[in-house]
Amino acid sequence: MMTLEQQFAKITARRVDLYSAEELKTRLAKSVAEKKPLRIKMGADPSAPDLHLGHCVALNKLRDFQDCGHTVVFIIGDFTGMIGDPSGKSATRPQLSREKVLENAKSYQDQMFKILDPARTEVHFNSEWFGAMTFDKVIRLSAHVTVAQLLARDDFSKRYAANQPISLVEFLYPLVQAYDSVMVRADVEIGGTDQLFNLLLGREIQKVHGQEPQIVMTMPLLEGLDGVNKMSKSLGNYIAVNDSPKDTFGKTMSVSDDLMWRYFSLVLCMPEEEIAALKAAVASGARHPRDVKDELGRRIVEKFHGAAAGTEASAEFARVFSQNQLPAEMAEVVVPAGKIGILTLMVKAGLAASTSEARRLVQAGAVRVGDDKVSDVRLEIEPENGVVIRSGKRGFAKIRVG
RNA sequence: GGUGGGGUAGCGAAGUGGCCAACCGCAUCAGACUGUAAAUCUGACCUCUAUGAGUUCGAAGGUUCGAAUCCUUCCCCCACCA
Repeated sequence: MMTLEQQFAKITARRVDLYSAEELKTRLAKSVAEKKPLRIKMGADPSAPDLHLGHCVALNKLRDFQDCGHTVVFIIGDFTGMIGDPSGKSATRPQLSREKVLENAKSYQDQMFKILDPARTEVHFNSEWFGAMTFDKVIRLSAHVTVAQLLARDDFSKRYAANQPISLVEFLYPLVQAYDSVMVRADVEIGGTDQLFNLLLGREIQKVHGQEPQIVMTMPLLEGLDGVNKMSKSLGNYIAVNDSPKDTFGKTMSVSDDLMWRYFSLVLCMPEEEIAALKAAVASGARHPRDVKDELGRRIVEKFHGAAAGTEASAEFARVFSQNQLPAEMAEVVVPAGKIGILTLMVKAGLAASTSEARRLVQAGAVRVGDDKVSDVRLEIEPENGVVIRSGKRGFAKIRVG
């Protein structure tokens, strides 16, 4: 059994904001005294079914709470998902059908239980309460928030100042999220730093409903593979939980040296002292950054795919990229016997999206048949069984004649 | 409802009758260098039966030898005023 101090330390590690430390201590003490786990809320939007490492930052935190005996209350925003959230730019998100939302939610749960303990997780759909909510209640709820309050939110004020559109729906979203907290009687809510406003509004709305306000904790936003923007699906700079071990490892290796420490901390939850020690080892030359990153990649793969997969992905990577050999497995493409143009062949093999692209790749010197570099776009070959077409560093296809 | 501004390739943004498949930036892809690092440099970046052809600049019509550029109608977006 952990002491209160230990719990507090574990629970607040890596966090950015915390409102407030005192409240959290008090409530933890109460929880211990009454032997009643705290309810830790987090919400998610089911519009995209893929979780990525960015989501794992908060999920890891939830897991910390579970390890201390608390209950995670996970809210799937199916109701809001069906309305279509226009957040961010003016592009309104497509509305999702009921079926699609459920399907996404299902896949979501499969992925999140790679980190969370299902025995200590409650899952709710917010359509449970919003589906039946009448409009007079909605209006009454909105009465608790002023436009000035909403405009205080960073991204709203920026967009307003820049004459960029803000949909009324977006204004309503924080309120919706806040009301979720009321409905599940959240003790703590976790989110990314960009969620701070919404989380804090939850406190206000809970007070209005006579509840003790939730404690709010935000987690850092993990930078994506580009090293600049936060990891997100729309920017394509992400490592998905469901990526293959090979991809997960490869993408990890493309993270910059400077950024990899964040991944150690936020994805693997490595304690700060250990990270500091690793950094020191790299700085002194005792360890090569590449090897440290290899370890990072291996451990991330292990987290989602098991120990064997990590070692294997690392070995495969070394084989293909360090030693420039062929991968152990590659896509097979069946082509009819006889002569075929190289461009056509590449498109058929999925190595290029169009013949124009295939042409460019050939002209750039990126294409090989077997070991021979192809430089003539009009080359016709008569492929042999098992010959490998390579396009760039990552494109491989094995040909089968048939 | 009124006034003004606007819709150009993944994004941002030039271009306002021929030199426009459309400057430039970002993103992306490839090559060099490497640790698939990062950074940097170079090239490419609508499609095709490919030194040519075909489709693009919100949509549809029209004027013209010729339109992303001019005209008409329509659709959509934004701000301000009410």
